[in-house]
Amino acid sequence: MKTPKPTHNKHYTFFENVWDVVRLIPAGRVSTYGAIAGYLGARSSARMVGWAMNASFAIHPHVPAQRVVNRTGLLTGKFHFATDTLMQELLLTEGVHVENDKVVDFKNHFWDPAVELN
DNA sequence: AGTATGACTCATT
DNA sequence: AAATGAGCCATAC
Repeated sequence: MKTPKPTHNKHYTFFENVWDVVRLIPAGRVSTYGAIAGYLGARSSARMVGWAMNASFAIHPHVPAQRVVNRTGLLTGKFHFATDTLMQELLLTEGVHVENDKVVDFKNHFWDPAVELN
């Protein structure tokens, strides 16, 4: 994302909240755009979580964007990584297997912030 | 300034 | 079961 300006702090705060949640996803687990949006009280703003991920490559500390997939476990964001296989490779490194761009046994790897965080 | 386009999801055909 | 429409709202042009 562009450098945020003081007058544009609203969405930037939302992005930061997204990044904070994503950083809490343990290695070996995955979450979804919708679950994160819902946890932040913006249930219908899943697309904005995608935007936050798009912007997350440039920020520090690191955001494990590979751990966010869509609600079916599909790696919809893979083309935004440096290479079209990087997302899958990162997940595999963490023990999450991917076949046909989908997380294998997604249900058992799903990490829901609304459940895991209290 | 207005339209189009998504790293989405859900309800409705 | 698959397709469609709608809500979402920051960016891009």
